[in-house]
Amino acid sequence: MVDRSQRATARKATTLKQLAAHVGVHVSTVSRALNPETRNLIGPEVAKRVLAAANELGYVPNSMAAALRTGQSRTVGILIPDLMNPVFPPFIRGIQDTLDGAGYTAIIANSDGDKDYERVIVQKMQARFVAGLIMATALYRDDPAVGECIEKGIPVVLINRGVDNREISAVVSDDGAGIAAAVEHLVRLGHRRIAHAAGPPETYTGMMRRRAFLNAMQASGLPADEDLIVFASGYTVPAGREALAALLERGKPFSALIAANDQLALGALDGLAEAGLRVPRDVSLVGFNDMPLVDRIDPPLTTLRIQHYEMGAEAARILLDELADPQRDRRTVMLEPQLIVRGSTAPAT
Amino acid sequence: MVDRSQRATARKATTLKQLAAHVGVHVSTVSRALNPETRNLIGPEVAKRVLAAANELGYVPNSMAAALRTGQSRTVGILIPDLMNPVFPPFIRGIQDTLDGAGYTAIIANSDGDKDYERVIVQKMQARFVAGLIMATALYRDDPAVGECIEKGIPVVLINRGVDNREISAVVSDDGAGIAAAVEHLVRLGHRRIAHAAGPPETYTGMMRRRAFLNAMQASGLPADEDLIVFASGYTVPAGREALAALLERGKPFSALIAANDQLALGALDGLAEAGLRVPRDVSLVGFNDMPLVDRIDPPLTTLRIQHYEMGAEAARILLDELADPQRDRRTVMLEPQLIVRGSTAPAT
DNA sequence: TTGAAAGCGCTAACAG
DNA sequence: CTGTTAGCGCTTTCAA
Repeated sequence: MVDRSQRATARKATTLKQLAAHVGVHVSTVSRALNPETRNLIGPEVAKRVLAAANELGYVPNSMAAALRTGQSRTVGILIPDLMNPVFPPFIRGIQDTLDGAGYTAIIANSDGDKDYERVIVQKMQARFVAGLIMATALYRDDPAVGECIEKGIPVVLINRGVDNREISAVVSDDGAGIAAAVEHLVRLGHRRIAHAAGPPETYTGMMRRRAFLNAMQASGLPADEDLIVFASGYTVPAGREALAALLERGKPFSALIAANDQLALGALDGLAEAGLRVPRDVSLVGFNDMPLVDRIDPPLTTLRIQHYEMGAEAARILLDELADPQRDRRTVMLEPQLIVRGSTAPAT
Repeated sequence: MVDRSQRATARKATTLKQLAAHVGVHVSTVSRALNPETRNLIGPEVAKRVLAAANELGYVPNSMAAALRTGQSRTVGILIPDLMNPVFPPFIRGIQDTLDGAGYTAIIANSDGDKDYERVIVQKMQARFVAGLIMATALYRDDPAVGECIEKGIPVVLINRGVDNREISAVVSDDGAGIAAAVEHLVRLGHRRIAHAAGPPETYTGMMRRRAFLNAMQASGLPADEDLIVFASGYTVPAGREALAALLERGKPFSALIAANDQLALGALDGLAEAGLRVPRDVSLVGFNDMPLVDRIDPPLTTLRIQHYEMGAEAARILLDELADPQRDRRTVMLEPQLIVRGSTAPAT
């Protein structure tokens, strides 16, 4: 008889009920024995027998059932624009590693930068009972998906993007400090006409870094000439090349260029080469992000290293805190980027 | 009254029951009306009213409840060694995009190459009712986690790793064809003493590519000298450098090196530079994977491009097929890599 | 300390 | 065509 029931359960997962039958107690007893928080309500011998049986039968609790019952899924959603962009995997690892420690699981979704699809994703996540959301969609500044979450009372933490109101926590890199370090580095090398390839104006990082650039120039006593700022149409290599072409077309001379991210810097590198300008001899170039392998390209890219992994971990920590105490104050944490000086910057001639 | 109930449900998600009350029909009617497959059982006017109400109240089905009821979660697990390795994101995108189309969601977990942890992950996945698993852990050839899945009847598709028995489907790159193309390319350039930096012997790709190398050398009528094969201790840049050092120490001359992946090639590049050897002047170098930016390093790396995204998509398709029909025959699909000739290979001197 | 019973939200027989 | 009913696996009151 025991044999039969055991064989019958070989294919499907063992349930609490089966466990209870095996041990000869009621399901609720088993439930309590298995939960460390309620185990003290149970007789020690019984508890021991239950644990042993659970181990023997390879019992794995059905988390969907538990979630349905308690309304808590121990799942959090991660929203990113594109997993293939090397910036995001470290974020995700940082999040996952932190979440794992707290018994949470992450569900990752790509929005491809599509606002509408982002909303669909948020709905799907909601259907999966996500306890909270981490949005690394460093994209559009006004975002209906975020509003929807606030409305529905789903805790959200933003990465690499702040938000106008204070209803939401965020983890961002200190663009002001980063860009300032880059400008200072260039100024020290003797550059005075510094250009900026900014990210798209509708993106958070685009605007932040552009403003940081303006501030830093001013602080260095240099002319913050709007003519030396071009907006890229996206955060891609082709967009960088196009931006550079537009910049050159204006005919304003410059000896250094700070790009809003590494991909734009790469595109600018291509554009400069096409125009017959050498980096760093004719133009010094600074990127942002320190993507893998930019230290090995020709020339090695001077760039700002963001603490991607740490930002992800911090975002997860904040979310976990807010999950534990929803009344907790929202926080915005800023992590400072580090200027990595390599071969793409040189003294002005 | 309506106002109040609406407000009351503003925070929590709308349920079927509420929807039913709103429309004035029974829950099961609503359920049927919402499910396209059973909608035809419902009066068209009623169906329309239900759909309208669902839309109005922003109804999102609770997938946990549905999963609990049906035993089908529409979730599949993806197991990878490390998300930060740029090889994996394209796999994942390919999988996700394909799965999305079929209404499935993916849960991604990193194993960090730890066999034991891999088993834990599989258990957690099982607890989340995953319908199937895609394992891209291109690692150890014998793998208890895989056995566990077979035993439990969870469909599994392997990526970048075959398995000895035919109980499991797999999507792999055609290492034989890829390495053969590389060898042929080098031979055509006049190389005769070609070395190979193999992956760790306990990895599937390590062994496959090594064997492919031996075969290709033989087919080209070249000496397949075991002394010209070194095993790396991992698939990392430092491991590549160490492997190269070990190779040089043997004192056997070689004019070309095929690395089992790009990271090893990068490490070898470093090692060669340290030894005062120039690529490609003194040694030609071929990688495997065509990682982002290896086309922009110095020298641009000749390598084998794997159809990562397509492999992921194919794996998902196979899994979907097997989910629909568990009796379906297992398949192993091979996708051919493409040799991308760049600056790291040159005629033998 | 343990058992009984209810119910989370949904689906799927079975009736009508 | 629609309603009734039961139950997926689990947690959690309420009793005993």
